[in-house]
Amino acid sequence: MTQTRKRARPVKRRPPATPRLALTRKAPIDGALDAELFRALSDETRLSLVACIAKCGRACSVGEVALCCSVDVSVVSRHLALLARAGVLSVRRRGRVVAYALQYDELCESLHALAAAIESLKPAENLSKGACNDGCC
Amino acid sequence: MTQTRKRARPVKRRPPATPRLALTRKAPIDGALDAELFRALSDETRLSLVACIAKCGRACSVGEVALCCSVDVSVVSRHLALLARAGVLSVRRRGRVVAYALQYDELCESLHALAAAIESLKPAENLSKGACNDGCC
DNA sequence: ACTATATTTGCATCATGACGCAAACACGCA
DNA sequence: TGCGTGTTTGCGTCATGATGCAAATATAGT
Repeated sequence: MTQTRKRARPVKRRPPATPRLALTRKAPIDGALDAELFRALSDETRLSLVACIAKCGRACSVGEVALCCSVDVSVVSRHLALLARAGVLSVRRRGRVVAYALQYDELCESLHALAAAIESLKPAENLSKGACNDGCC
Repeated sequence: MTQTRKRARPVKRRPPATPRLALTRKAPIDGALDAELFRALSDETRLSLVACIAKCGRACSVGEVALCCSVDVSVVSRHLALLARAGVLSVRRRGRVVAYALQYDELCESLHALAAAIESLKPAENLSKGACNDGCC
């Protein structure tokens, strides 16, 4: 199954000359940029809920979390469900109480993967700030 | 200026009993959750522009980037300006051409800082999935 | 089965954002 | 100075999302 002949070379290919050409180039960053995740984290109210649950270090019920902010409990319910769909929180029902907890490991992994994907694309210093913009380099 | 007496103890304090109490607790995650950054990355069109510029590995002009997607160049101009305001891209004017480049280092640093902030809040395994939800623990 | 509590859902409202088009603007060059 | 190209801005339109309230639903306990 694994390649037995030579082994994939870990060399960094020359970057595409233009952004248009970059479109066709596959890179780890393609899978690491998750719009749904970022959208879930793009609202201040949701971020405050995430911070509360994160700092609490345990699963929190909808009602509990609703005490952390000024919006209606129905709004909190919707926010938490959205965060769970995006993978930020896990959800578990215990009786009539629904408890949401931070997905510590999964989140950290996603963030590290994205950082690594970005790092792998970082060019030599002389190119990073763009010596030219006409595709000559 | 720096504390000369004892040195801040690096011990992990017991987490707040309820999310409501967590509100008053300061933690690195408070500064690491940047809604503006996440909002900038929450749009699919913008993400495709970011990926193009990232893979290209150099500063790209507005016109160049506009060739990467199907939206109007004016829309691309707005997207890139927004990404620059959020710290995702750097912007530099060269004559009448405006070139945007990925902020590789700054982005990676933000992502790592957030991951570290999350990691620092991760509780012992038995607590993470919530043994109770009434503030008893 | 009835009741109380926890959560979700339907609906209306208001704000924000993505988009295209056209006009305005900026700047290098003749 | 006038022209051409690259970029931004003004404006209207359409879609999406955040919010609150009330009603519906779920479930534990009596």
